[in-house]
Amino acid sequence: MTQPARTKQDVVAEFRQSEIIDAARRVIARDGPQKASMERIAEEANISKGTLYLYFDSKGALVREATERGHAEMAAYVNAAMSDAGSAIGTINAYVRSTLAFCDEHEMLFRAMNTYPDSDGDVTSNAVARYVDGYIERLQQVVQQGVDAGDLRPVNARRFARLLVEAVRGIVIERLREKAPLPVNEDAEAIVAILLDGVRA
Amino acid sequence: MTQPARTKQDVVAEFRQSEIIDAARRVIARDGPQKASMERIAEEANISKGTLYLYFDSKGALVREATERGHAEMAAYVNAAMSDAGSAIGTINAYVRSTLAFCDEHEMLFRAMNTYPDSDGDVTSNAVARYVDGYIERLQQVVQQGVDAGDLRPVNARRFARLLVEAVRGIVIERLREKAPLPVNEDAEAIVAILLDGVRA
Amino acid sequence: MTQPARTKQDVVAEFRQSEIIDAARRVIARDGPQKASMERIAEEANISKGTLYLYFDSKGALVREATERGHAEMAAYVNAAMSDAGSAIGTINAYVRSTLAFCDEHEMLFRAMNTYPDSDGDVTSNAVARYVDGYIERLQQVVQQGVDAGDLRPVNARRFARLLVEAVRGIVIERLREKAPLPVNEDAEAIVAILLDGVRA
Amino acid sequence: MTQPARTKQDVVAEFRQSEIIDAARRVIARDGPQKASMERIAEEANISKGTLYLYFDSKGALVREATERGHAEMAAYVNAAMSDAGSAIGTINAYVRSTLAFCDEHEMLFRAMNTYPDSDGDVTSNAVARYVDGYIERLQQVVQQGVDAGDLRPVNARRFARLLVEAVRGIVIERLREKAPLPVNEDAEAIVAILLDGVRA
DNA sequence: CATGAATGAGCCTTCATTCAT
DNA sequence: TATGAATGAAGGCTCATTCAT
Repeated sequence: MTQPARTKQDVVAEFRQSEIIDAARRVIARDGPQKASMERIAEEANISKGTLYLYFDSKGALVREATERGHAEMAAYVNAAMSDAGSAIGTINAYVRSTLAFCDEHEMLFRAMNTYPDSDGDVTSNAVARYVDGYIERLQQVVQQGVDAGDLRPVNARRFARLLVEAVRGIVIERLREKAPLPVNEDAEAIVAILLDGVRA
Repeated sequence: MTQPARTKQDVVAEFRQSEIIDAARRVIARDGPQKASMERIAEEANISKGTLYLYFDSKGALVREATERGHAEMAAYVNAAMSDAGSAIGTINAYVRSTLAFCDEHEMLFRAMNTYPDSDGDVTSNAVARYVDGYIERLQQVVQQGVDAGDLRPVNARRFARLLVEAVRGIVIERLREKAPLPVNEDAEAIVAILLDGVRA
Repeated sequence: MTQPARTKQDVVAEFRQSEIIDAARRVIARDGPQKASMERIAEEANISKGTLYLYFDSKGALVREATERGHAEMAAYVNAAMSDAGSAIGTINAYVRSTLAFCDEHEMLFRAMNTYPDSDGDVTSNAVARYVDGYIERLQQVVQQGVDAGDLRPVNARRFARLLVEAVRGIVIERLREKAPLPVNEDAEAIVAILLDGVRA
Repeated sequence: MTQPARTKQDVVAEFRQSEIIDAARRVIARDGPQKASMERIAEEANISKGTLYLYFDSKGALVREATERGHAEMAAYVNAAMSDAGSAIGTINAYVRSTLAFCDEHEMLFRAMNTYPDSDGDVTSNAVARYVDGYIERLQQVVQQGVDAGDLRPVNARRFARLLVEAVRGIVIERLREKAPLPVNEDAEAIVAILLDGVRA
C-alpha cells in the first residue's frame, strides 16, 4: 500500500531517464559516441548539464546505457519476429527481414551505434558484442535444427550463423549510408536467396 | 626547365608526407582516429607538431589521407590477387581469401580504419566508400561474366557483389576482434562455399 | 502571551540548528571545511539539502557556526579548568593541560578547525581569533596578577600570554599530526617547565 | 660545447617555471591552495591556462612546487642565519629572529602556506613537515650541544626544539594576522627571553 | 623549412543554491 | 516547514592549431 507513493517518484525519475537516454541516442546517432558532448545531450533533452549527472554517473555510463537500450529494443523486436516463424528457413528469413526493417525505422539511432568495433574503446562494444553473440547463438541453434530436420545441408551451423549476422550487419550499414535504399523486402529476399541457394549454377 | 628543381623538392616533400602518413597509420591503428593526437603522430614520425601542418592542413586531412593510403594498399593487393584468378568463381575466391589475408597481416592498421561508417563524421567515410564501391563494381562485372558464361546462376550481380563484400567485411571485423581467429583458409572456404552453394538441402 | 507559542517554535528550530551544526562538525572534521559538501552534511544530519538553507543562509554561515560552537565548547572546558586553579602558575598549568586534553579527546573535530588562518578566507578566522583573544586576555590578567604577587618575574604579561597560547596551539597541531603522541601530561609538563623556568643554565 | 645551446632553452624554460611558481605563490597566498584556480594563476602569470600544463602536470603538482620552493627559500635564509651564530643561545636567537624577519618580508607568500596541517590533504603538508622537521632536528642538535657545554640546563633537547619551532610558528601566524605587528626585534627578544629564562620569579 | 611554446575553445564533472511541490 | 530535483557557474584538464624564432 506504500508502493504507489514511491512509484510516483520512480515513474517520474524513470521517465526522465528515458528522456535523457533518448536525447543521448539522438545526439550519439548524429555525432558519434565520442563527439557527442554532455552539453549537446542536455540541450537535446531540454535540461541542464548538471541534471544529467543526477541520472547517470558519467558520460561513459550514459553512452553505455543508451547503446544498451537501443540494442535491447532491437533484440526484442527481432527475437519476437524470429519466434513467430516456424521452420529454420522461416526463422532465418525473419531474422534478416526484421533486422533490416528495424534498422530502417530507427536510422538515426543506429547509425553510430552499429559501428563495430567501437572507437570508444570498450565502453559500448561489450554491449554490442553481447547482443551480436545472442543472435548468433540463436541462429546457430535454428540452423542446426534445420540441418537435423533435413531442411538444410550439413553445414557448420555456427559459421553460417556468423556469416549471416555479419552479412546482414554489412547490408544494414550500407543501407544507412544510401540515400534511397531498396525496399527492405528486396534486400532481404536477395540475402536469404543467396545464402540459402548460393550462386553456383 | 624549372621542373627538375621543383621535382627535387617534391620528392623530398612526398617522402616526408609518406613518413607522416605511415606514422599516422600506426598511431590511428593503436588509438583509433579520434584518440590519435597530433602530438602522438608527430612523435611517431620523429618530427615536431608544427611540421605536420606544413604537409597537411588539419588533423582531418591527415586522417583522411592515412585511411586512403591504407585502403589503396589493400586494394592493390586484393586486385592483384583477383587478376591472377581465371574464372568468376576463382575471382570470388581470390577476393575473399586475399581480403582476409591482408587484413590479418595488417591487423593493427585496419582495426580502427575499418570502422564503418566512421565516427569522425564524413572525414574518412568517403575514402572507405570509394574503395568499397570499387570492389563491388569489379566483383559485379566478374559475377555478370560468370552468369553469362553459365558458371553462375542468373542472380542480380550487383546485389550479390554487395552481399559478398559486406559479408567479408563483417567477418574481417569479427576476426580482428577474436584473439585466435581461425586460419584464413577455413573462414574463406566457408564463406565461399555458402555463398556459392547456399545451405538449402 | 504570544511568547509561549513562539518559544515552542524556537525550541524546535534551535534543536534542528543544533543537530545540523553537530552534523556539520563531524563532516568538517573528516573532510575539512572546503571539501565538506552541503550534500554530505545534510546526509549526516538526516535531512534534505534544501532544509539546510532554512536554518543557515549559506555554507559559509554554517561552517562559521560550526566552528564557533566547537570553540565555545572548548572554551567552556578550558575556562572551567582555569577557574579551578588558584595561583597564576596553577592557572597557566591548567590552561596548557586542559587545552591539550580537550583537543586530544576531540581530535576529529579539531583537526580541520584549528587550521589557522583559515583557507576559507575570513569565514571562520574571526571566530577563531575571538576565542584566541579571549584566552590571551584571561591569561594576561592571570600573569599580571602573578607578577604583582611576586610569583612571576616582571615580564610583559600580554606578550607572554600570546607566546603561551601560540606555543600550545603549535603543540596541539603537532600532536594531531602524530600517530602516537606523547601522553598529555608529558607534553604539558614540558611546556610549562620551559615557559616557567627557561632553559638557560 | 653543446651545452650553451641547450642551456639557452633551459634558461627560458626555467625562467617561465619560476614566473609561474611566483604567480602561483601570490595567488595561493591570497586565496589559499584550494581556492587558487589555474585560471587565476594563469592570469597572474600573464599566460594562458593551457601553458600552465606545459610546465606542470597538474594543479596539485604546481601547488606542491610552489610550497616547496617557498619553504626552500626560507630554509636557505634561516639556515644561513643560524650558521653565522656561534653559541647555542646565539643559534636559537638566530632561528627566531630570521624566521620572523623572513616571514615578515614575504607576508603574502606565507600566509596560506604556513597553514598547518593543510586542508589540501597531503598535497603540501609533506613538504611543510619535511622542512619543519629539518629545523627541529638542527635545533635539537644545537640545544644538546648547549646542554653539553653547560650553557643550557639539562632539558630534553628535542622537546624544547619542538616547542621553540611551534611557538615561533604561532607567533609568525599571529603577526601575519595583525595589521601592525611589533618590530621583529621585540617579538624575537621576548620569545627568546622567555624560552631561555622562563617567567618564574 | 622546421620547431615547439603558446593559445584558447571545449570537454567532463562538481556543488552551492534555488524553487515548485 | 520540508523536500530534492534542477540549475549553472566554475574548475581542472586536453588538444588541434598558430606563429615567432
